[in-house]
Amino acid sequence: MPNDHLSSTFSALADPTRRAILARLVTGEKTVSDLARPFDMTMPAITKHLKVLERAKLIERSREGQYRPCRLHSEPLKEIDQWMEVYRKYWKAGFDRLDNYLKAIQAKEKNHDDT
Amino acid sequence: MPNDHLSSTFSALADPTRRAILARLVTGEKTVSDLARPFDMTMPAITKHLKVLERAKLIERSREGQYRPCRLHSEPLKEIDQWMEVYRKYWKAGFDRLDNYLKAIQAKEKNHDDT
DNA sequence: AGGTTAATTAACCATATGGGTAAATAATGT
DNA sequence: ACATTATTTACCCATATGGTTAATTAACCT
Repeated sequence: MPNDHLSSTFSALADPTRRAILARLVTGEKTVSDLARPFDMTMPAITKHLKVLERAKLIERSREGQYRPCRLHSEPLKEIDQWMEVYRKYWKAGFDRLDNYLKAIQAKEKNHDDT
Repeated sequence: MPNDHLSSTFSALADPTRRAILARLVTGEKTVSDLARPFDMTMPAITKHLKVLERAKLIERSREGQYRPCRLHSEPLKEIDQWMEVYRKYWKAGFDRLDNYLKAIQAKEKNHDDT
């Protein structure tokens, strides 16, 4: 609900239907009905999901006759990818492993003793 | 709100307060009050944010006297990282650039003509 | 035991979300 | 003009979210 960029991207991705829609767009443009077909859900529900994706700029829409084809726009995903960088470093450094964590703690304790 | 893994991770990350909390945990364990300090928000609000992060397994909590220190757990972030892979391929292939997109369209059209 | 600090729970509120049905718009084909 | 197809809008509903205040639990310190 906060309207900053990352928040609306993450919240758009926090729904399996919307992630499935994005996944199907990897292979190219699709119309709304194309996108709706696999889901047990009414059209208005899909329209709403598309609105969410559009506001998050994860999709772009154009117009071809009665169709409003959607295509994937990956910019916001790149932003997430960048945001992840610091955490990637974190787990690559092994800070997420208990043994390393304990070692770090011990080192800290030792420092304390020395001071 | 859906309770699959990815959804709850994404939705936990869809809030700037919670992302800020995670960011501060990169440098190590913090108590709840530590985490609360920078925010203009009551403790119960922070407690709730921590609950969300904990349910998403983005943090782990232990007990030290009256403190309940939190530490970062990066597993769910790794899952997002993996999930991103297909989209990384997408933008690395340049499918997100308009010119490439148009080229792809033209290629398709041409195929049509030839058939 | 009594007071202080850390953190959570309970109860409440406003607003957002995800879904549905029914009706409206828009473009196509005859 | 008229019916058909694609998509959206307008409402309505139930439940979730993010915040608040007040009260409660837990551990610590004299």
